[in-house]
Amino acid sequence: MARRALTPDVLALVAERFRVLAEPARLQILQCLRDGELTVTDLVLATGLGQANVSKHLRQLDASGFVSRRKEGLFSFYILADRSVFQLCEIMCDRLQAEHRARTRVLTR
Amino acid sequence: MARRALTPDVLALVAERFRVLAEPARLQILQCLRDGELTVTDLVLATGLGQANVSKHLRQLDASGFVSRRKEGLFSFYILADRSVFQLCEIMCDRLQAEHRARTRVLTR
DNA sequence: CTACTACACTCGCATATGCTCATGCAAGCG
DNA sequence: CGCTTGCATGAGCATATGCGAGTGTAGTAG
Repeated sequence: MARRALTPDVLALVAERFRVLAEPARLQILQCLRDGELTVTDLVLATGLGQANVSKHLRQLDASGFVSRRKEGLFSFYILADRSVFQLCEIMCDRLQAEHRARTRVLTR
Repeated sequence: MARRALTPDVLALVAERFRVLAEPARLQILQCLRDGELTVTDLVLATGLGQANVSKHLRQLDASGFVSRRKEGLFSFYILADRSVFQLCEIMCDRLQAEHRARTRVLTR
């Protein structure tokens, strides 16, 4: 496997992206957008978060390239720009489940 | 593709794991551990970070299951406990490179 | 025993970040 | 024109977090 050059500068960029995903609210928004584009109001209703809050999370997700925006009249439609997010989440979930199974083996006797 | 149940509770756990990776110093430490186990002092020298700092990052990485510790005399040896970290980083790097190429296409004419 | 080493931990500071409240602003409607 | 709607943005607050300085502790050597 060809190893990529992971200089401190690159690591900083990667860490910055991970930080965007390190927030349940943003993961929740991405999850809502899994099946298609939604407006800000849709996302407010779907997530239960405040409007200003959702708007700011969307701004970050847009700046990081996870979603993209489409203005139409009064509405802002947001859509997933990169579905690799789900791949990342699945890897994390696999890790969590593996650890859970390991704990189960230790604790149940 | 079987979709996993991503309830808010699960998303919180996933976000918590992403947060551990959302720090250049910790990514740097993981990178150093790629080729084998190292002591805290090794990591301090390799990364240029302070000893207390490295120790605390290692504590977090250990608690999150990314590394594991082995005490031997005066030394604490740390080793990678899960190489899926590099898979995650590669996906992120692919994303970054794709975005860079897109910007290049737009900016160079 | 003392002295040293490798490491973990506590404290305090500086900064970052999520959240809410309020406001600004553009687009549509009367 | 004024009014409403959908959304973005700034101020302020509470909390979290990375960091360094200093201290504690277990193991080793003399």
